[in-house]
Amino acid sequence: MEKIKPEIKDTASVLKLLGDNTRLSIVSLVQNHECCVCEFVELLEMSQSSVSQHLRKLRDAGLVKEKRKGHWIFYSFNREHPSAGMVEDILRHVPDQNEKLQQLERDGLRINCD
Amino acid sequence: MEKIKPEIKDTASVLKLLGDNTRLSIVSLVQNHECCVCEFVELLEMSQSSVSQHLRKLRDAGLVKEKRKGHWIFYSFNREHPSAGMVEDILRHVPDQNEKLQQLERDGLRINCD
DNA sequence: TTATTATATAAGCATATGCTAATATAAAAA
DNA sequence: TTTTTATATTAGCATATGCTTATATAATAA
Repeated sequence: MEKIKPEIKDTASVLKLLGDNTRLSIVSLVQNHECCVCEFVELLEMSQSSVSQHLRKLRDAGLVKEKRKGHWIFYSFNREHPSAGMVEDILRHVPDQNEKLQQLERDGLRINCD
Repeated sequence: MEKIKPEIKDTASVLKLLGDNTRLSIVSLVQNHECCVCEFVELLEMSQSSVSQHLRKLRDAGLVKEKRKGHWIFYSFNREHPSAGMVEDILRHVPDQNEKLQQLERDGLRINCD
């Protein structure tokens, strides 16, 4: 639990963002892995534009961070967000989204540019 | 944690419902108290119609139960809902909404028809 | 019965949302 | 430089959302 609880309206805003299947999936994925946009496009079977627009909302709210590496922009969960603890609590109730990610890995389709 | 985690899209639906300040406040209130519609109207300073429409959404989703007592219909949290555990986890991150309820109590405005 | 009270429902409307299609930008490769 | 690749942004549109106003329903009181 955070030392200071965010105001209820701020919490409602976070829940609203998570109340979309695509965004909840994205947040679930980035909780454990850095992912780039093209991976979300693969995993979620959505258009690049649509994924980018969802990512922008998450970034604007501060729930995810981005980091450029060459061509790719990697997104990760922002554990500094005032509601990060709540989001983690929520994600414990969400089925593991890593299976498809591991499939990508097996297929050699994961991006890795360290 | 529930034995079986709901599908991610069902979880997203619940979060979407909670992603509204009015509904999140209602769920926070009914977690600990049975409340009737007129109490929500007082506490949330919203129209009866609007409150009723939010309550209907919560009831349709099974998150709250209703029970008629004479004139009044009392709403309470449905702890049998597949996502009840998650909702309780979320509410731990929400500031206590009972203060205003206690004010109503002091003012003798709470409904009690047992 | 009629009137009152608490609540629900329906219609209408302004705004928000999420998608697609098209275009822009930024980094790397040729 | 030009081209390619990954991503972002914009515009347009159909649908969803949440409110208000008006009306309906259900239980009780007169």
